[in-house]
Amino acid sequence: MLFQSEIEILNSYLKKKGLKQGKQRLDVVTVFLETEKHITPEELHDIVKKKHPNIGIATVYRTLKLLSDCGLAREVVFDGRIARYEHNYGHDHHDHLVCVKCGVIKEVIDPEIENLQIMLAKKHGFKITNHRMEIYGTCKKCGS
Amino acid sequence: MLFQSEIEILNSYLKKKGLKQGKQRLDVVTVFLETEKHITPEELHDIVKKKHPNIGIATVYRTLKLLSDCGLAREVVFDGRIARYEHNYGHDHHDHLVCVKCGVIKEVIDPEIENLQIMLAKKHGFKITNHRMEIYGTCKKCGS
DNA sequence: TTATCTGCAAAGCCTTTGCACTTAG
DNA sequence: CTAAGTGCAAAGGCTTTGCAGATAA
Repeated sequence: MLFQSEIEILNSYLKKKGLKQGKQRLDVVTVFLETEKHITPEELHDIVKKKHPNIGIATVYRTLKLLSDCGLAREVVFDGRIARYEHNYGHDHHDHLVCVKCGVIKEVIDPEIENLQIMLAKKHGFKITNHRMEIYGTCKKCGS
Repeated sequence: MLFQSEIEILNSYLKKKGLKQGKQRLDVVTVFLETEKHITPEELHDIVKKKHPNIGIATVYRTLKLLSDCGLAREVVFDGRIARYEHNYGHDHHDHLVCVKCGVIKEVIDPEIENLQIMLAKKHGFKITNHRMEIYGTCKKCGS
């Protein structure tokens, strides 16, 4: 079965919290894990509706919340105010390169920048817990 | 008069667009420029209300929009979904160090990181238009 | 059986908009 | 005088919540 380990993580989280495994919830989780990253709750809802026409968007929101709580999803808010989620189990920390024309999002990582961020924080007496970095511009295809 | 140059920028923008200078709007602008950075529309509204008990929050939103359009304010959305604004005329580009305990926000800049961001984008075929970087952690006062 | 899960609709937040009145130019 | 500004309340998006019926353990 696909996503064996992710499902196990979810299940052990559910057990720990005394929660149950609903059928719809599992479908939302599966679609979420199958799908390209950075999806909005509404987009996810639309996809799941193809299999479960009756599924409510509330279930999608509740499931995404659950996935965030157990560490399988991460909320990323790009410019604007709509939340997008990416599944991050098995993915290392990364930052985002966002094309402002076509909307493509590339995940990138630069160890040197990461290191400098730590130094910068330290210089100001901060102890880092996490950070976010997004670079906006035009991708190669969209030119300047 | 304080904020002479900012007011001039605003006025020339208004003239260019054929807009007028309302009294309330000017008060919102003045308070905004006087105030510590990273204020929410609601906080700004509360302060302005002390002088103009009748001012509507709609005017505050409209004024902030106007300030953003003419480049005097910048919207920054930290974790969560409430917009905060900072006035940025005469301020160089900077990033943010946010204390997750006491909420203090420090503006920082690291030329080396800036440079690496450009290189990183270039490596992926992106031409940068802008970027945002926020580092979350605990400040010196709040310890670890 | 019993607490959780779900869909639905209602409620909540923050933000924007329509309207009638006021005011700047 | 005329178009823009303002306050108010209503409307709009996105997200959360309350509730009653369905379902997992």
